[in-house]
Amino acid sequence: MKLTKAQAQANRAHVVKTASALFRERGYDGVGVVDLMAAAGFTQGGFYKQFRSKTDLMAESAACGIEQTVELTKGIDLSTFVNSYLSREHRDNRAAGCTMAALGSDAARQTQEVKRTFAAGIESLLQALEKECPASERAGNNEARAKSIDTFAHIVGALVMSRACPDDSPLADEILAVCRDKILGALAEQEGVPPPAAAHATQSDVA
Amino acid sequence: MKLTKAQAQANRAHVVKTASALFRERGYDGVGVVDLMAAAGFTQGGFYKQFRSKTDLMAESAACGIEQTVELTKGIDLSTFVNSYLSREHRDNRAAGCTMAALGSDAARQTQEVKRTFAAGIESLLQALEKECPASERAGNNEARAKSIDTFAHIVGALVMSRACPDDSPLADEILAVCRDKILGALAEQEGVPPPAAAHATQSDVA
DNA sequence: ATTATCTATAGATCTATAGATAATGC
DNA sequence: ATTATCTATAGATCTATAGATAATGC
Repeated sequence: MKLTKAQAQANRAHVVKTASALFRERGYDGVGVVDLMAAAGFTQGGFYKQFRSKTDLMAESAACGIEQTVELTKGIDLSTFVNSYLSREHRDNRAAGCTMAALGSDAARQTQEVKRTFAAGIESLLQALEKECPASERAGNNEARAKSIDTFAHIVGALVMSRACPDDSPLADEILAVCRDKILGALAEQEGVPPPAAAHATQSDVA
Repeated sequence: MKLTKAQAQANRAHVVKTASALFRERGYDGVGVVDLMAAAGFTQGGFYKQFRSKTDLMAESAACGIEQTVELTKGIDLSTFVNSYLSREHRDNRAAGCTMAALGSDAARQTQEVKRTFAAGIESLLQALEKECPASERAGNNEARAKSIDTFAHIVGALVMSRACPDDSPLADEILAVCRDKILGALAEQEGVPPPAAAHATQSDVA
């Protein structure tokens, strides 16, 4: 039952990708090795030939998940990114969404190795975001980096809080709408453009 | 081995409080009923006479934990609250810190009952924060509420991200310092007071 | 011969229940 | 008699390992 080396490598990558989505949806402790391998189309036995431990996979899958978000930010401006990040679609689809929002609280309790992966992911994301900051802020004084850190923390917190509320809760939608308006308003103001019409988005504006 | 009703009620409350701290430190899945009862000074058998299930305790302990944060906000102004929330002390002491930052990502995966408790806790916290907003913003148009939501989401995200970084990581301190400066700067500006001297706090400023 | 994956299982959890014990409170 | 807590345990997990199977690749 041996496969080609290329196929084995592809299978391993498929397990990492599957794990990345499952962990985001159910948390690190909410996904067992048996579940995980079954979801990827394998049995549990092969797992420990592919990975040293479940913790090792957690680190690898976090890197894979964050990289997905990094790709999404490339080439779109900060306002567009914030707008889609703070959408109901994103909130209601953890498996395909931002790893930091889905597993941030969990990361704090993981091994240093996993945390190093998160830190590396954050750095990678910041570099992508900095490039989308207005040119005026990229003039040597690190303002673009500071603004990227600040904005990302802001949207992560808003998404985490919105997800902590019950499904169909008005508060969950209010959190998204308020933070989206505040952040986009501040961005527009900084760039000298008048802020968007709605000072307070209603719920229906969020979708 | 029966105790007085008053003692039994106090014991139950002690279990909730112990659980609230342990869950914040290790996550919901990181604390077993045996561990938990031992930490509170009991054996596991009594647990199911006090609580219907572990999930029930999760909801109760979340309410208890958030109420601790609500108490902390009362009577101090928003800047002071933000400053202590984004401190290293808070970051490095999850067990005694904010429940939303410690268990926010976990909450998204819990039952509706647990999420309702989180939503109620957020509402309670918002009411406390609104009272600390400048008077000019409490004039009927809900600006104080919007600002409270926005600021709280912002600091939660900053703390979650800082904690996801390795211990003693420069990035962990940078995230706290940058967000603290940005938020305090914006607050000071809104209130017409000149922002604090340091445009960029160095690491040593955070502690 | 090597190796990617499979089946089977050991050993350590974890939630929840059953029944015993001993002190309260009617 | 009631009940707050204890000891003991059932049954269902979950991580990790051992050894079998079957196809690659020297």
